[in-house]
Amino acid sequence: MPAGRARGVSIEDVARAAGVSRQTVSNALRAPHRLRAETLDRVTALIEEMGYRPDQSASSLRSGTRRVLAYTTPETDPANPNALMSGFLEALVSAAGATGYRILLVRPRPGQEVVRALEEVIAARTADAFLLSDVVEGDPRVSFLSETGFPFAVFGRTGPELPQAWVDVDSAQAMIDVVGLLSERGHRRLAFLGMSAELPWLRHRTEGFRTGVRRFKLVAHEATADEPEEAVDVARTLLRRQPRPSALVLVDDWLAPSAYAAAQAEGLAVGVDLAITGFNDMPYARLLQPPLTTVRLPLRRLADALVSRLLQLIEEQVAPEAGLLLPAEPIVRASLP
Amino acid sequence: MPAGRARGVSIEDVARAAGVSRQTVSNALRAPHRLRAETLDRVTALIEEMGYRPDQSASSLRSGTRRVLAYTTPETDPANPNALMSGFLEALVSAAGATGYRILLVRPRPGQEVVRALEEVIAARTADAFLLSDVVEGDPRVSFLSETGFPFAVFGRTGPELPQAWVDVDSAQAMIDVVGLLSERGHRRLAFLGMSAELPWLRHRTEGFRTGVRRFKLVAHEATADEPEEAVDVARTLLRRQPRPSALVLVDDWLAPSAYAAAQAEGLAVGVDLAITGFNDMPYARLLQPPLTTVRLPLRRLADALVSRLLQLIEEQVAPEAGLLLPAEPIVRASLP
DNA sequence: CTACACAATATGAACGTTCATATTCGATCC
DNA sequence: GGATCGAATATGAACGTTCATATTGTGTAG
Repeated sequence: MPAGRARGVSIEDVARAAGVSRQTVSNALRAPHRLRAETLDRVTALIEEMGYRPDQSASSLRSGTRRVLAYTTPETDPANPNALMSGFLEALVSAAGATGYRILLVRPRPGQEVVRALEEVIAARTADAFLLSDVVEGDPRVSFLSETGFPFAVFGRTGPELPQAWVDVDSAQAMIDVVGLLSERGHRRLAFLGMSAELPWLRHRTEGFRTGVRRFKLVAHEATADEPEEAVDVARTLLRRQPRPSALVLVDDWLAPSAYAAAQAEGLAVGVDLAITGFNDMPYARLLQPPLTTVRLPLRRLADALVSRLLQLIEEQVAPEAGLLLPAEPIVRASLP
Repeated sequence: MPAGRARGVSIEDVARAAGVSRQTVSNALRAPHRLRAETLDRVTALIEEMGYRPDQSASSLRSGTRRVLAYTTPETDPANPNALMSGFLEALVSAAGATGYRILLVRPRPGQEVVRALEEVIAARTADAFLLSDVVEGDPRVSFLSETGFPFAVFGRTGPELPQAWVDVDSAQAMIDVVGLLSERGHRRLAFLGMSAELPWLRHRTEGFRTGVRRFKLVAHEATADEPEEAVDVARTLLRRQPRPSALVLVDDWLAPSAYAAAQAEGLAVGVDLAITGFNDMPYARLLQPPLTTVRLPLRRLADALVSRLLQLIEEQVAPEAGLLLPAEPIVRASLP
């Protein structure tokens, strides 16, 4: 094989073959409108035929844009019900891919500060923007990136007035909808099983529940549990109240297996004597028997919105409107009589 | 701000500040042994102080190596019990990160052939190697990459003699271990609930079960189910056999909620009257009540092994020994009396 | 027919690094 | 003290693209 070919097809190769300059080949891909139709056809055909793709490193080096979005996966504790939502990641890869961007997973090395990991990505010019999820109050990533002025967007929100681009699910409204559904079907006395952690998404859901109860003039009792076994006991206590609640609303699907066990222990048939609802539509929600009524997050729309905000920041260098709240859809399954 | 600084700290900046050449700065990072201790200290301190990181694009362009591994996420069907294992991805990011490599998620655009997506990554020189998971018999990705000669490794295996670098779990042995555990605890009559799909990992587990039954001289009946509701019925049928089996072995955790429901319907207390075991240690396994005995895949070791094989292929250009089978550990929880 | 404007294409330089090689420096040997 | 050698450091080129700008081509107006 001739030595010069070892690295692959370069723009020079295509240009020579087409009898045009490098720039014309480049334009055929990046700014086709600049070429005469005839030239465009000829060059495009050759690009296709020779399998030419601009070398990403060379392109990035010269143009200063990477076409890569860095997603900082939150530290995943297997006990965390929110553990790295693979569904969201899926949606993210698709959404980014549709616009020619790729997703790079970033995570601090053991013992490394999160912020250091971000710093590295910025200094090495590895990505054009960051996407953060699972932000908490006073998240160091948010403050670091804000100070740096590096483009980023957040899935979720902390305080009510996060100045940055964020996209989140309107969990409060979704919870109100769930309560509305229960009310419609005649449920008057509800039980709510929450979790005690101080996390924004838990808070929004809990507040939504309370608003729903007030709005529909229902009666509710609440409790929290943080471990599955504890959840069984707490749920049993809730269900033993007199008069007995006819529906058990869970702050998250994660509590569902415990809730089902509690119902069984109390001699209640889920979906017959007792309604149970969850939140998240985790993969196991539809596996439970009876399948769990829950709230499905609009993952695809969330990802689309986040990506489009990031592209605005990167390409137009315009700050997009601060936040976007997307509605989440209750999925009614047999656990709701 | 001076115009030249807009892009960040370059190697030139550090070299000037340290009073050495670019090459010396480069060596301080890539080949520290070449520097006199004194020089190394001085340069390293300045690198740290100035926050210099080699521009990844420039480095890649010149050196020809990207320090990126492309992971092709399998098409995820939410109904697929094996749906994108986030735990594996986690482990992969950590393992790669420890060696300075990053993970890029690759997925075909809607309507695009998988192979086209791989081709793009290769032509654009975006990654140094591929990591495939969920390979099936005659997987087009495997044949394409084999022909191309591009480095890749596989999580899982298809035929017994896949020539490429692969790493997999010894599911058969793990299943034998599970049957052994049951035998030890006095279970003599087993039921096995499988799935009918022709997938390598299902086959290995099923065969392991059969081997275990033979080896420990037990009696077993098998059935398959592919939907959660169907699984309840099939499991009930298995449990109604006389004499009644004392343990129900599931080919995957995915079937567990159905199995628990079946036991309940038959009036059997899981973990008391009936043992149930799963496979995969999905996040919900420990949520079920009682928590499910299952098999945990050594995700971290799998990821390490895969990454180290890929690095061998990339950096030493040596074909690693073909395959590696790692043991998986049964996790005994309360579902196993 | 020439001048002009605008579209289409071409050219040289630059992005920031690492490779290949050259140069300098210090020590060792005779 | 000069030659020799290896270690330490420096230099120029090259990686493949796109930017900024220059050049050529084409049609239109005067």
